[in-house]
Amino acid sequence: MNAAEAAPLFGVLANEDRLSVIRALVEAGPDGMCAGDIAQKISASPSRASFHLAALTECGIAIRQRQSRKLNYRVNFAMIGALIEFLFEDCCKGSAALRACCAVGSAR
Amino acid sequence: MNAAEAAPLFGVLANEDRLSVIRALVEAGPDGMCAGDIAQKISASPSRASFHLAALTECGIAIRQRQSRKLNYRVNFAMIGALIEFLFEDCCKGSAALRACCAVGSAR
DNA sequence: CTTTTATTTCAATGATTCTTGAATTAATGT
DNA sequence: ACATTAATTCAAGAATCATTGAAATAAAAG
Repeated sequence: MNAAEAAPLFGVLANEDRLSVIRALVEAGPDGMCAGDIAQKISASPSRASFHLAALTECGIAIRQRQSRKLNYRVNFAMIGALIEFLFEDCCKGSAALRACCAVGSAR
Repeated sequence: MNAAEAAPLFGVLANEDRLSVIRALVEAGPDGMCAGDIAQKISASPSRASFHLAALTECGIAIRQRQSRKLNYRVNFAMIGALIEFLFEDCCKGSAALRACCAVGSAR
């Protein structure tokens, strides 16, 4: 992951609806959720939810799979992990100052 | 940090120029850099650099301090740390699946 | 083969963000 | 005061993003 790849990923995270979707999918676990249930959970119209799900899927943060009539979505943790790693290790060079004030990665 | 606070922060990170600024400031260390040097380093016009520095400063990722004629900028690692923590712990609920594929925070 | 369910795609509109270059503010030195 | 240096702010335009509701696609059931 480099800055050119990371920037659009941050752009996808820069939306409360999409953060809510991620949260819902994380809570749903490996089985994921279908579009309709996600829309309900985040109180968005089907079309609006679909718009945000498309953004999440295109950038690889979510994975889509058809299950008969429904479209199932789940989180791709590898992508989120790569982004966190970029921010921590590349962008901030694994700075001691960052580790000092961020619990994540502090015990390494 | 909650989703409402995190979303605009991700928006600020969603730009290659601004990621370059952060990188430059991290490399510069605690002394920071002045606006002109940052503009040169990232090959941007003064006005363009200023625009991005304003975005970084307003959201708290960078800290600005006047030093006589120059304006000095440095990274606020606490803000970046809080954002990483939000993404890792809140948004992804410290998911084992995430820890399994993200070196940062894997040894906890 | 028509209907129902699930979801996406489309078009129009509004809102936000980015870039550029010119004008402005701020601090310092002559 | 005036000039110089450092940086920001402003205005205009282009580009991107988000929302809405209607229309289209996909799969399954009657």
